[in-house]
Amino acid sequence: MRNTIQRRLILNAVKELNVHATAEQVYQHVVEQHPAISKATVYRNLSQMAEAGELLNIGNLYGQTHYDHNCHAHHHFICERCKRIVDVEVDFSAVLAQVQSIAGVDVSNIAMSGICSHCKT
Amino acid sequence: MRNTIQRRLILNAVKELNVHATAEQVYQHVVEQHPAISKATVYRNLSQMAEAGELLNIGNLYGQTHYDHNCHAHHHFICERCKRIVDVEVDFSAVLAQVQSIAGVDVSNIAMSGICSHCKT
DNA sequence: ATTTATGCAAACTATTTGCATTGCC
DNA sequence: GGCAATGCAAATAGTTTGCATAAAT
Repeated sequence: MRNTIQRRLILNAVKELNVHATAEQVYQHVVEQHPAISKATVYRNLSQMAEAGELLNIGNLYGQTHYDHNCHAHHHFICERCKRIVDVEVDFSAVLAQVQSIAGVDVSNIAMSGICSHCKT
Repeated sequence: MRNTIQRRLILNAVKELNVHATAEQVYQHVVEQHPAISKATVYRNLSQMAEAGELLNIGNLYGQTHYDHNCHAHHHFICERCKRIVDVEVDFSAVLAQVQSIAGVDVSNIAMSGICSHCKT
């Protein structure tokens, strides 16, 4: 994995955006500083870096894959109405132990959805 | 919402498939009994029925939207390796109360991911 | 008779891939 | 210099939409 300008800009964009960015958002941000960049490079680098553990792929939500620069274990919530993504820093280990013993699966990520405080009127 | 043959066949396919079917799987199943059906009809009906509460949209996982005929509150797990989807009939209400008080959001669905028992060697 | 749902084809969105070229190491 | 990464364009996958026709109420 070579240390290219593009890779640095992309990683930096995910950090600066700080909103669980999509490839499109990262591209829009990076293209300002480096107009020649191609979307393919953004897609390729985002998945590589997620694979390598430099970024966290938080899954495909409403059609787009989102990335998080915060790699330490935490979970996410997405509002079904406004699509806002919120970090959930709550400890799930007790329930997950139950899930493990009942369903026999090791959970590493949790994506919750529902209605956020702004949207429930 | 009219009671067409197509709609009946589609609802029935989701029940019979019983594997958190995708639009494609439903289409493949229905086209056997009704060769003239179009994919657009499958997509339209699945989303309408999910909207109406006759089916549950369990979200887009690895690029495809999955539907569940089991509408009663339960959660899901998907294996990151084999993409198998498992029902999780564990009560999350205690943690979700915490999530509500800390993050201020009402969770109605939980999609977990990790490694299933078949895949962890 | 009215009006919604269907089938088809084309459009669209997010993402991936092939390939010649560029530029890190 | 060699090989991995880039940019571009074309391809792909999943899904949606416009419109004329068919079928349900």
